[in-house]
Amino acid sequence: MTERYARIIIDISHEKVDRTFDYRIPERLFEEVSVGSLVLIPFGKGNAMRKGYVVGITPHADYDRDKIKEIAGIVTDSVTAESLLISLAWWLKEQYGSTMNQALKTVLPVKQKIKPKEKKVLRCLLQREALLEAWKESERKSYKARSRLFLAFMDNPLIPYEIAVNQMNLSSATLKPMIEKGFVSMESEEIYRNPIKMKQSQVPRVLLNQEQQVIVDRFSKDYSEDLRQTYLIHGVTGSGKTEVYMELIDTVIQDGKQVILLIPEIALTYQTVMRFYGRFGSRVSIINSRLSAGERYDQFERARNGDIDIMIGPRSALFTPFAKLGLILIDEEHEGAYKSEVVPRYHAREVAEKRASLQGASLVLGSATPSLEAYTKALRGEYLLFLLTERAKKDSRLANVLVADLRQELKEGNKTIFSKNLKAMMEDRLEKKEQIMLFINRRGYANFVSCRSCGEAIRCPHCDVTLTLHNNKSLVCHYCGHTIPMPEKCPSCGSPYIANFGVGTQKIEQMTKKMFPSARTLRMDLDTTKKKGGHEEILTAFSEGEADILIGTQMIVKGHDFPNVTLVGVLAADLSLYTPDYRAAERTFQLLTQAAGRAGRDQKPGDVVIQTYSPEHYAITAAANQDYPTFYNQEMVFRRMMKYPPANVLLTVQFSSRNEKTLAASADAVTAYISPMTEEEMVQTIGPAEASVYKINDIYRKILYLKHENYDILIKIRDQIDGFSENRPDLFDLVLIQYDFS
DNA sequence: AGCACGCCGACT
DNA sequence: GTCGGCGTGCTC
Repeated sequence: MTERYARIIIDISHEKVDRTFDYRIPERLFEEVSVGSLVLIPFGKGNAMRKGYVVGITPHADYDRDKIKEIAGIVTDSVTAESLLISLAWWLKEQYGSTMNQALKTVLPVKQKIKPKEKKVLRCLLQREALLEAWKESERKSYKARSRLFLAFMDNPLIPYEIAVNQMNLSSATLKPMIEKGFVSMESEEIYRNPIKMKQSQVPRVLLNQEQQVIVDRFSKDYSEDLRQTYLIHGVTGSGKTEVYMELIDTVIQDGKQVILLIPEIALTYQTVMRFYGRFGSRVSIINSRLSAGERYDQFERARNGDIDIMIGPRSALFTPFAKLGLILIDEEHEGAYKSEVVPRYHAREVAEKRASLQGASLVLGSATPSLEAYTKALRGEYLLFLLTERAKKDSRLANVLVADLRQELKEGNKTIFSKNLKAMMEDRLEKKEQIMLFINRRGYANFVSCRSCGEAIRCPHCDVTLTLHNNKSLVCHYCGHTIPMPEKCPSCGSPYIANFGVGTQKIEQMTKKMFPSARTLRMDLDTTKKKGGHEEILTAFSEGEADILIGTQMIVKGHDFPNVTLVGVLAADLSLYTPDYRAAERTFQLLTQAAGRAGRDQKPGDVVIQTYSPEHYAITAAANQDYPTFYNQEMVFRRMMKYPPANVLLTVQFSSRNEKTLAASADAVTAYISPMTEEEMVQTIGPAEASVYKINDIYRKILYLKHENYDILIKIRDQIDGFSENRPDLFDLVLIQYDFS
C-alpha cells in the first residue's frame, strides 16, 4: 500500500516553528490534499487543532514513522487566494532558490504578525493593598517571575502581553495559574486604524486616440472570449499608457474580477494616485514602503474581504490576496526595481506571469523602453505587441535631440561642464522664462577625493570603494555609510593638495549658479529627498515655477509631467555606459530615452542635449533618434555574442565571507566540483572572480558566472552546489552562497 | 504558541 | 520527603 506524506508549515508565527512538519495523508484525503492546501492538523502535546499549509508532498517522510500524525481534515472556507499564494511561494522557492520560509515570507508578508488588529493586554485585578500583599508574598517565596509582574503592575495596571513575554521574560507557564487564581486577566483590545483618507474628485474620461483604442478593443475581445495572454505595450513617453490601463482595468472590474497594477515605487506619486482615485474611487487601494506593517496588513485584508478591486503598488503588491484576479498590469516593465534584491531574488515580470497563469488572469506590460527580455518574447510571439507611436496630448511632439561631443568641446578649450550648445540653449530658455532640467547619473558632490601629489584616493576602510565628498566637508561611503570629516591633507603622504574628482549633483548646482547667477535652481537627489515627502515637495515646487532649473539624478526623469520644461540636458551620458555590468548599454538607453521624453510635454517644442564622450555609441545614437528597434538589434548582437541574457540564461553565484582565505577555498572547491557537469553540458563558466566591489562592510565577495541557454540545466547545477555545500561544513560554515538567475 | 519536563527552593 | 514555580525544549 502506498503512503503519502505532506510537508506542512504550521500557521503560527514564531521562529521556533518556522519550518515544515510531516504528516500522513489519510487515503480519503488523497484527492483533496495538494501543495497549497490549507489543512487541519493536530499539533503538539495536547494535539490542539491548528491550520497548516501544505508546501510539499512526498512518498517517504524523513521522520520517525511512529511519531507521525495524520492530517485531520481540510479547511475549505474561502481560502482560495491564500492557498494560491502558498503554491506561488513553492514555485518561487524552486525557481529562484530559497528556503520555503523565505518564499512564504515574501508571499505572505503579513503572516509575521498574528492579528495585528488585536492586541492582547494583561490587566491587574488586584486592588492596591492586595497587590502589595501579593508582591511581598511572591518576594518571600522568591517567585521571581511573579514578582517581576506584580512590580510592573504597581506602575501600570495594564501591560501589553507582548512586553510581558518578550521583555519581562514571562512564560505562559507562569501566567496561566495567575489567571486561574484571578490575579490577572487577559484581554484583547481592538485597535482601529484609520483607512487612508482621500477625496474623490471627478476626472473627465479622456477620449482615446486610434492607437489606444486598438489596444483596448483587442484586449476586450480576447477577454470576453476567455483568452488570457501577455500583452506588451511599447509606447513612447507621453503616449498615454495610463489612459489605456484605466480602460483595461475598467473592462476587468466590470466583469467582477480584480486587478493588480504594479508601478515602480519612485513613480508612485500623488498625481498618479489621484488619477486612479478620481476614476475608480474607494475601490482602489495603494500600498507603498512607507505604510506600517499594520496599515499594509489592513490593505491586504481589504483585498481579501473583497472591499477593493484594484491594488496599486510596487513589487510586493503582486502578492495581494485577490481570489478573483483578472488582470495584472506592470507599468515601466523595464525598471530594475522589479527585481528583488533579497532572497528569493525573483523578478516581478516572471512571477506575474506565473500568478496570471495560476489564476487565469491576463498580464499587460507597458514601457517606453521595453526590457530586452520582454521585447524578445514579443518578437517570438509569446507576447502580443502593441505600439503607441503618437503623443496623446494634442500638438505635443517628441523633442529634438542633439548630441554634444565632449571631446570636441575640450579640444576647443571648453573646460566647463556645459557644452557650447547647451549653454546657448539654457540662456535662451531662461530668457523665455521656460524651464530646464539637468540630469546627471550620480549623487554626492564628487566621485572621490584623491591626492594630487601621490595620487592616492581616499577609500572606505570597510568596503572596497572610494569615499564620496558631501557638502565639501565630509566623506561618506555609499555602501556602508561610514563617514569621516574631509581631511586637511592627504592621509598617505601628508600633502595639502587633495581635491575631488568627477562631478555630482551638488557640484553641478554650484557650477550652474556660477554660470547663470540669476537663475533659480532646485536640486533633487538622495540627499535632498531623504526626509518624508521631500520628493513630492521638490517636484511640486518646480512644477509651480518656483525654480528655473531642476538638477537631479535618475529620479527626475521618471513620470512627472512638467508642461513648461522645454530643455533637458544630460550632462554626462557615459557615466552609466561604462559601469561593469552587461546591462550598462540598456540602462543608458533607457535613461536617455526617458530623459528625452521629459522635454516638450505640451504645445511648446522641446530640445534635448545629450553630452557624451562616446557620441558614436549605438545606445546614444539610438536614444537620440528615439529608435528602439535599432537599439534592440544592436544590443542583441552583443548579448548573443557574449551569451548574456536574454540570449542565454545567466546564473550568478555569489560567495561571501568575512574570511578571505575560506572564501577563496570554498569558491574554488565549488568550481572544481561542478566542472564535470559544466563541461558535459557545455555550460560556460566564468570565475570565480572578485566582485566588482570586493569588500563591503568587511565582508569579501566572489562571483561565479554560469551561462547556458537552458534554465533547467542551471537549476540542476545550483542544486548540486547546494548539496555539496551542505556536505562540507568545514568549507561552508562561514561562507554564504547566494544565487541569482537572470 | 502552548504544553510537559526537570530543576530547585520552600514548606511540613 | 513533597509541592509548586520557573525556565527550557519540543512539537511531525
